[in-house]
Amino acid sequence: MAQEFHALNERAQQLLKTLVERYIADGQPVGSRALSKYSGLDLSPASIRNVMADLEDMGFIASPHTSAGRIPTPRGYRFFVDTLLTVKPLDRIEINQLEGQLQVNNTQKLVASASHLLSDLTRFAGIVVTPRRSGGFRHIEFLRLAEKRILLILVTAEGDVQNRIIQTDKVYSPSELVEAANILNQNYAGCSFDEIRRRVHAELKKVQEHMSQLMAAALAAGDQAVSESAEDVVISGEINLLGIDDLSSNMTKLRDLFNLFEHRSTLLQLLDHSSRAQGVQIFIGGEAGLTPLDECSVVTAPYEVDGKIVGTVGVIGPTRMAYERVIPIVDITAKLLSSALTQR
Amino acid sequence: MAQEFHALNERAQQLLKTLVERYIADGQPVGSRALSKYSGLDLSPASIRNVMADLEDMGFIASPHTSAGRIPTPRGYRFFVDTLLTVKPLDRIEINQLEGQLQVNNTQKLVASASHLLSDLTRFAGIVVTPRRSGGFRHIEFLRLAEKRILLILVTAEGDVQNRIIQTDKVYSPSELVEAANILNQNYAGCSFDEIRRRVHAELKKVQEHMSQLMAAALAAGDQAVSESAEDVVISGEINLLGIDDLSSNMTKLRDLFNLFEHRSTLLQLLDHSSRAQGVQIFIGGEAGLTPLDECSVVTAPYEVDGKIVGTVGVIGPTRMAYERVIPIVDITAKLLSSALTQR
DNA sequence: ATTGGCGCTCACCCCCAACGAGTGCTGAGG
DNA sequence: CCTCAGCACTCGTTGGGGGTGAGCGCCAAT
Repeated sequence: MAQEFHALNERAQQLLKTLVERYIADGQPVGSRALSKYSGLDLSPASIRNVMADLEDMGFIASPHTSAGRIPTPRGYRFFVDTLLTVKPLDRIEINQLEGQLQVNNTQKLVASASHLLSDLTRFAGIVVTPRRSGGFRHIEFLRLAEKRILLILVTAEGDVQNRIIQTDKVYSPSELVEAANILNQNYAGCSFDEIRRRVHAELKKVQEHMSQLMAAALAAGDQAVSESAEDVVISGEINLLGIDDLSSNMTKLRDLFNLFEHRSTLLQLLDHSSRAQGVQIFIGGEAGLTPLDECSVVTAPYEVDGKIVGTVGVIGPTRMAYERVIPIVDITAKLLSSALTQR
Repeated sequence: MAQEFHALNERAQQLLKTLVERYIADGQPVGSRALSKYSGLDLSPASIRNVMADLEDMGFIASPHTSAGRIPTPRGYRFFVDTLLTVKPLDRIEINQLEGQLQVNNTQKLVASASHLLSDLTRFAGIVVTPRRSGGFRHIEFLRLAEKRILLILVTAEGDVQNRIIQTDKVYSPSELVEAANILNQNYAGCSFDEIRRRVHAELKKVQEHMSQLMAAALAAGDQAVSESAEDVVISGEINLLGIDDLSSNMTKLRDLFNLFEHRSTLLQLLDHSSRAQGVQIFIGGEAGLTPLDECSVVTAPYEVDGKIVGTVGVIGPTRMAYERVIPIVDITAKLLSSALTQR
């Protein structure tokens, strides 16, 4: 008893492992009899009960009430995923299939399809944080829609397109618009809008008054357009979570969870954690500090462009999820997304 | 008894009206006592029971079980909204507030904010069918991202922007791209892609082989891009429906409902009905033929650009909803959206 | 035609007893 | 010292049974 105060001996680990596995499979508290049958250890229930009592003392498992089996605590899950879990990576064929599912038309579609991929494969909710933008632009264009309505088209350094309608005070001719766009494209492509603003102010004092007015409007619209869509979270397959009985028992909890999905910013904070580290990360239960996630786990992995982490993909599901399946899926999706984005 | 075989006399109508109103307010079956108190008719419960029996025979109301009050049947709701309901339009101040909520940056944002508006105001799910596009384009542009990766930017006749990455076999120089775009912009702006394809084929036999290859790719990408996003449904506030006890009692029904939301095409069919008629339309319960909508009603209204109907806005909520509130909201939203879109 | 009265039907609630799964403990045996 | 069969105990779950109350249909009286 004294020797297993800190560490878990072989047997305890094995029992904890099968307990978690069985609980994940059935959703029912696991009793000593069941463990005796499935652990492969050839121990009687009575002996197992002793070990279970120890595991309970150490906070790895708990019983929902006096006479039920045990279920893993968050700490039990944590130990399970950290040291007991063995994931088998997907094989090449599966990966190739997945790769085909990604729509590479443009960044928005790519991100959306990655999110769908995650939710379809795991049957939970898929989340993708859209790639961070550098803030510069590659190309800019003005198009006259009506006398005082100008469509601003902006291609970011990453190659995706923003657009926005600008209302002007003055009527600009098409050639003025072309000229303005040319000035910006030729001199300032690649710069951030802040920088442009400063330099335009300094260098182009001579530029016609009305032009600089247009430019100011364009720059304002420009960095609003960029910052607005700076980092967003795309969620899909929330519906899958409705079917999970662990979650939908508490109707109020379910509502809280869905509310969380609407407050993207809160979610973003959590996901940003993930983008500070390499590889798959797992948040179990309320570990993230978000109470609505009480019965949930979040499995995330960062993805990169040209070796730099620019966003995060992940899955939100019940804590009682098949981690050995979800983890490689998240991992692969992050890698596929990285390579799809790096190609541009 | 014989005289009220077809039509409902004054009294029956009044009773049906208050019954529906009370049921909408409370969600409880309404008994004869309650009606006697609230109908304003000064009749005893016993008399009212007679009328209720008639209403039940005619299929306007039903009792969930022997000894409960009555609740409206779909037919009862139908009669209620068609002839008994009095809606009070929103006043000017409210309308102006709403108008401020619409984001007129670009079409996507506009549609999204309209959908949010609907769900926020009604506390149900808001839906908007994105405006039909005419199929032509206003402006086209090629931008070189990498040697064989070209970004196609396409401004539709309606002034919104599509984009898509094209993989080419050959390497095109920037000037070739500009030339190709010029040809298309100057000669074919406003035409459908089908038409362009035909005319390019006929008129530009002489055009350099490699150029027509690029063009073919562009045209293919173009009408795919247009048709792909041809008509889509934007839904928001589905979460609100989780709180509705009428719906969330049956977990499976709720799931079916949310599945319906994912199958946009099915929903689209229903909503297309609406865009054949002027003004607010109401689908009660399964009237639309969609079983998942059993306990739901859909309130829709078409919106227009330059006098032509191009899409539909609406609300999905429980059949037991406050129609007199929802109807004007949907109506106004359609009108606001129409005017916001017509300005461009 | 209206209405008070009466008997009737159910859904709902609460209580209780039976059941069963699983535990903790103990004492015997390797 | 570990293992394990046996046993008493706990407690959630299930199902039955009586009481309650809301509301109805019918009928006879007004």
